[in-house]
Amino acid sequence: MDVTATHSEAACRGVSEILSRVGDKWTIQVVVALRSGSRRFNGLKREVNGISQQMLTRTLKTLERDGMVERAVRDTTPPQVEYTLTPLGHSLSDTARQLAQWATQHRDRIAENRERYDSRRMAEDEG
Amino acid sequence: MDVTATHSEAACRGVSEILSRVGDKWTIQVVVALRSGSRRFNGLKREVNGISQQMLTRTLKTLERDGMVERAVRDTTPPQVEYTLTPLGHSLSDTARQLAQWATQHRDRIAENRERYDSRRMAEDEG
DNA sequence: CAGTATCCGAGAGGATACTG
DNA sequence: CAGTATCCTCTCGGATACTG
Repeated sequence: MDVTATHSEAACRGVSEILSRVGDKWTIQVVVALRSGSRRFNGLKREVNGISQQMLTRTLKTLERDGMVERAVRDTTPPQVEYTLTPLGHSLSDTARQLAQWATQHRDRIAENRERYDSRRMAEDEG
Repeated sequence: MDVTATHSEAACRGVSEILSRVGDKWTIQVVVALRSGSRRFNGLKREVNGISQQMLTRTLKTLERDGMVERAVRDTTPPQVEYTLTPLGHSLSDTARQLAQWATQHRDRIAENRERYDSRRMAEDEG
């Protein structure tokens, strides 16, 4: 297999697609909340801080469609719906952890860079 | 340090922030284009297929602000501006490669899942 | 060449009200 | 409880015209 595959345009767009899929505001947080086991709808809503009903519904539906999450309905009253991470979902969460490490490692550095950049811009605008 | 740090709410939001920062349509493609060396504005524009002037400008400015890219102006006529990946930018591109691998490995699987889900939904809508 | 300025449409995401 | 439906706003991103 060609080692340059990950440099090709197609591969690159593939990553971009995955990233924009996974890089929305809630997907990763929901996946992470599901790592330790199944959750029900309102349980997730409580655990993922700040998410609206609407966005939780959308996020779960997309995750289900992609095969990252399994939805199991227990037909009781009131109805109980359990969401569980599939193996594919777990593998995503592992990869996300890699990114989490990068993020936490460089977060401060990036924040510094931004401050420096912004204050420099401020100075230029005034000068 | 607590090993569960990557599970904490704060860490999780950190990842989300990085992901949404990096998960836009162009950032990764620009970074990848810069991996092999410095480029000039229109060179990048040619290399990153489909990007508009506006978005290239915005993307580069944000990358510069975050300290991922360095901007060097050669004051000639016409002016030449060279963009170069910083060490931080390189480390990002390495992490992106991890994700690229995950993406290429599971892309087909995800596509299958989507088709299955959609056809099932179609069937339900008709039934 | 390397941008800036402006306008526009599409979609993300929030708030709220309603339903089986 | 677990959603759906609706409305509204704001940002992303494309197109185009203009500038030093």
